[in-house]
Amino acid sequence: MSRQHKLTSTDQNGVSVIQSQTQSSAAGAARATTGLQQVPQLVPVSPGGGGGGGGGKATPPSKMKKPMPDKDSDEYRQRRERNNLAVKKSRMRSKQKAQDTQQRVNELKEENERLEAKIKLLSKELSVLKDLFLEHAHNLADNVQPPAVAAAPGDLCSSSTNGTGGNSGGQ
Amino acid sequence: MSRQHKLTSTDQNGVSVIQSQTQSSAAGAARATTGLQQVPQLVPVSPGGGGGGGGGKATPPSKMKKPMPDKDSDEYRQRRERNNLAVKKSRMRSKQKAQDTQQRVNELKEENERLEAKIKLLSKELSVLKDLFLEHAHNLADNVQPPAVAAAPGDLCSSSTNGTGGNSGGQ
DNA sequence: TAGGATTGCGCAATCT
DNA sequence: TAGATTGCGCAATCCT
Repeated sequence: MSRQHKLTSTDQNGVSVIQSQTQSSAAGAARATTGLQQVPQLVPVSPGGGGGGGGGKATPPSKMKKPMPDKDSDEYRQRRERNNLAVKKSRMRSKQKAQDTQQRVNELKEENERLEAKIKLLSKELSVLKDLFLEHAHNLADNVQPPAVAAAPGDLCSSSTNGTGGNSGGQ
Repeated sequence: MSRQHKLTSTDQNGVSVIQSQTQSSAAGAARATTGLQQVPQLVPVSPGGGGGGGGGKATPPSKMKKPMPDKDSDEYRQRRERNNLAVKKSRMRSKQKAQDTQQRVNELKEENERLEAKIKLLSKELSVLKDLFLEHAHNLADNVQPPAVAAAPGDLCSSSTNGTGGNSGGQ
């Protein structure tokens, strides 16, 4: 995927020749369904180009003229028609794909927001729990360190009225 | 964005006429940079169509033939060239956009994974903390319950290790 | 009205 | 050999 029509610059490759194209209007009538006709005016010569620059085996130096398809040929028209169809199909797909990709972006963005929200929530929960732990630890410390006399046992409970239930983050 | 060339079906609109196109090869030489030439073979008649369908003021009923631009005209060529340029530009943009969109998808996917990982981590942490809490609660219970006698004040706390904190069911 | 931007379409060269 | 892609130019529209 990613070829670049050398055709783009015919003159660079070599000499260009005007191809006199006899346009028989009769054929045109047959193709009434189409609105336009394309007529090759110029034809690149010697596709092989400079010849033997690269390896020996590939790209026969010169020759091999494209017989310039007869526009009036029945086969030509059939071929064109099929290709036109294929092109249309391909383009539709391409467009569809692009659309799908765009939608994917939207979906992913949404999911991202959801996830971010969830993270926020979990973080908060975690924070609360940690605070609880700290508090608890302090309480314990208070109860144990100052063995001065006999701290009222009730203190132990002063802050333990809090905790998290059976929550389980699973989605 | 989303017009549909009625042109696609010329015959539906009305009669089609073959436009004899005098192709002067001289002009072709001037456009050597191009490889092909497009020649309108057919031309739709009366764009206004059956007329009268819509509002009254716009779209003059009939007439207004497109003068069929002179291919040889200098102005025509300039116009074409400008358009070709614009087309190329537009297509490049379009392609670029599609590419960007695709990349956006990749980025979002990555970010999603990151977020998901983070969620997993937080969930785990949370889980650990909760377990610790439970363990602690049990310890407290064990320390206070069995001594059936001396543990007078401890009872107060035996059940205070429980409660619903910041739990948030989530959706 | 003029002029750039889009879009559908067909052709031909390639790719597969 | 035939269908799928892709670059390109034309013309009709759209949109400023």
